[in-house]
Amino acid sequence: MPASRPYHHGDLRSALLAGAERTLREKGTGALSLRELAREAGVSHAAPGRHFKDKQALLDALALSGYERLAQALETADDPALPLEPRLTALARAYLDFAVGNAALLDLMYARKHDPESAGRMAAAIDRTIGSIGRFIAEAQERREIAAGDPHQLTVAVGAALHGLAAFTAVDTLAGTSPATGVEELIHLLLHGLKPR
Amino acid sequence: MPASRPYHHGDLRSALLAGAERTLREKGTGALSLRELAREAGVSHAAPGRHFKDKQALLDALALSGYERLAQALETADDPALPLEPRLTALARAYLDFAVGNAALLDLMYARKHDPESAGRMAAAIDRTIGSIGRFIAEAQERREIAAGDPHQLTVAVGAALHGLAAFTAVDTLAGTSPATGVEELIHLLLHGLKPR
DNA sequence: ACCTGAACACCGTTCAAGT
DNA sequence: ACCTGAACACCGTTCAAGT
Repeated sequence: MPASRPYHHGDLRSALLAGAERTLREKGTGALSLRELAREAGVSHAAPGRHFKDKQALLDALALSGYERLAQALETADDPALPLEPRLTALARAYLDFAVGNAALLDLMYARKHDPESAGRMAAAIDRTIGSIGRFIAEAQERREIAAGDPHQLTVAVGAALHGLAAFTAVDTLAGTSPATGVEELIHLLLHGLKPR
Repeated sequence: MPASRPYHHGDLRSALLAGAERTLREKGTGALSLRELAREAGVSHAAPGRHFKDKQALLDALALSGYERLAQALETADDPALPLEPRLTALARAYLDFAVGNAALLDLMYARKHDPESAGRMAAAIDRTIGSIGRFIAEAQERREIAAGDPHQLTVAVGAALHGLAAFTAVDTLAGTSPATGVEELIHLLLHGLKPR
């Protein structure tokens, strides 16, 4: 058991990402500094530069891992065997849970200042995230359970609605107030629409 | 015509806010620095401190004016004489226009780190912004043009959908890609729902 | 009442040098 | 290959002092 830190950290890259996410969750984006992260990792302030070309590169890596986990959560939550409404509700709930549990990270994921070179991977991660909603729409259309129409347009519209609710809920959560509206109301609106039947 | 700047700026507060908004629009939130704003205003770097207790106070003032202008835009766009679908479409378009034209400012408005002391005014501004959608829902329900249901829940749900689309569109706009989906698709979804009629 | 200038404690980034 | 230490050019904030 070596008492003093070795010259080489071992896995500084992971340590920085983990520390960054903890800071993000506990103190918000504003409190995130490379020098502070280096301090926490017991390493010089210049060391992060070997693993991330700049601060934005670290933020991009964080956002990327966020998308991967969100996509994973949606895929886990999606059960094609479920009837229409419960299936969409489950997807929405998974999205909301992620938004509430990772509010600052979600902000980062939607921040539009990623490096051009990470744009490709980011786009792929977003596509995978949207994939679950896309499959839901496609399969429901096959079964004639929802109206016909460009499935991609429908996917984006449903995704937008979920995202908006997630944004509102995250604001309420961080402000300490109770969520302005629930999943059920939005899902009902999306399925049945405003017009009376 | 005095050639040199007078000791007193005259209206430094307004000048700082105007400069901040220009920077926000042209270079993004990351490029916003009090010292730079002071330089542009031809004033010492400590001068802004007399008008804003800290950087966040300036951002809060910016967000507040954003809400006021957005609320104004929605009120102008809302025409109670219009039939249901065109009326909601007009509201949505006004929101989208603002989101596209003020992407960075909208981010700021939704950033959840306002000073506690500006929270009250901020909440009032948000209420006013949501007001247009609320009136639309209330009046449409009175006319029996949309289904019954808690009007506030419906308002928030519709607001969330519009906000989500605005967020998506703003990302597309800043990324230079064409908007993923249009207003018409979302409005149609909100009015008629996914389920076949 | 409003602004300046110096000071303090931070940043991110770079780069020669060390191990 | 990975990290350090010093250096550079920035920040936000505070506070005595000036006008």
